[in-house]
Amino acid sequence: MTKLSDKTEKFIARYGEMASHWGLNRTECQIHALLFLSPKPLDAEEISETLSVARSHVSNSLRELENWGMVKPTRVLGSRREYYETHADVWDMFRQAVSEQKRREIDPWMRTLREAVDELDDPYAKKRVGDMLGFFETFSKWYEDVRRLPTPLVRKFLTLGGKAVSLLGLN
Amino acid sequence: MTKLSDKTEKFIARYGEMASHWGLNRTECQIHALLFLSPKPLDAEEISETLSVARSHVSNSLRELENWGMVKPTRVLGSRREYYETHADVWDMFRQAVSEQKRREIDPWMRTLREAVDELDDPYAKKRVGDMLGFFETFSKWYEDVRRLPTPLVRKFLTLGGKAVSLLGLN
DNA sequence: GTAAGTTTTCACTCCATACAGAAATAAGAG
DNA sequence: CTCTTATTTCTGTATGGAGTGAAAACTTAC
Repeated sequence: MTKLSDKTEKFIARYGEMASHWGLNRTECQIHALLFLSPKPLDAEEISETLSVARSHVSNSLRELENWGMVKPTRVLGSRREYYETHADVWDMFRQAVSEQKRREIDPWMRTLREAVDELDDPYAKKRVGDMLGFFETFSKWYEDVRRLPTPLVRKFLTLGGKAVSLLGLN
Repeated sequence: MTKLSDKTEKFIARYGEMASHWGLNRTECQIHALLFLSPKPLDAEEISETLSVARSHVSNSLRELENWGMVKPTRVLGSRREYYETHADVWDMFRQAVSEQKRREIDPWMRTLREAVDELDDPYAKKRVGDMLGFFETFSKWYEDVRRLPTPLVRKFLTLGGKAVSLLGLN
């Protein structure tokens, strides 16, 4: 068990608070933070001791993080334990997070919107929901396009920022 | 008190579930949904009755929604009650939501990241946090640029999607 | 000033869900 | 097959926060 420094502990705590609005709970996020800061993969036992969280809870949390694609299990030679690590590249990490978020939240919500547009009787309500659906559809298409691009290109594109708009002569 | 249709009720309920990951609670989101679907502004009393939620809770929720800029109070002639309505344009609505979300979640998180980069002793951890900060900074700059554009332009820009990248000759 | 209408505050209840710890199950070594 | 080690399931507890309803505090009309 590695004793964490005060600064590290504080960071992990805040990471847990912050990220717990993304669908994962506090402990899950803290585990992710710990792995994110660790230069080498850690096993469940180590995580449990370092964060003072029940061993079983760590197992469940790791499983959930795996479902989200936020951690990767790796086998280490000569040990039968599973070791876990996070993405080496933060951009890949966030791309994964966003993609899961979309799959779990946005896509079902868009289905609900489509259903509502079909079902609602009141014409004003129908129009309003239709407007919202339109917004999501535009955004969703944009995202699907960007999603296909390799990371360095996304990076360049985002760095351009508003300049892209003037370069394209949209205004 | 207006009795809601089954379809409308279902939609409002789902809206509450979905949106409650955005920092507002279920009831607050349901109130927003109700106002969003209503062709005319509603007062707290009506909302309370229609959604079967305690009058006081509605008041508090409306206040919170106001803090978020998600509802606007309007005075109606000959009545001293306050009436509430949502944005007429969904794009404006989401721009407001995103802007609040950034102010309340992203900005503080970026401050934490900067602090951590300064404070952390372990060089690997420092590098990792720095990477994450870099990601947020790129994104934040992009957002600030886009934020300044008028809605129709943002719309055009997003609609272009991946084509923008090839048009700009980035690849 | 008082009275009527409206919002805010506060103390309390209740529910969801995070988390602990024990027990059960599975997997690998010999 | 059996012993050891690792993970999963299950049951109970506890904590945070949503929601209630009454009481207090404003606000405007008269």
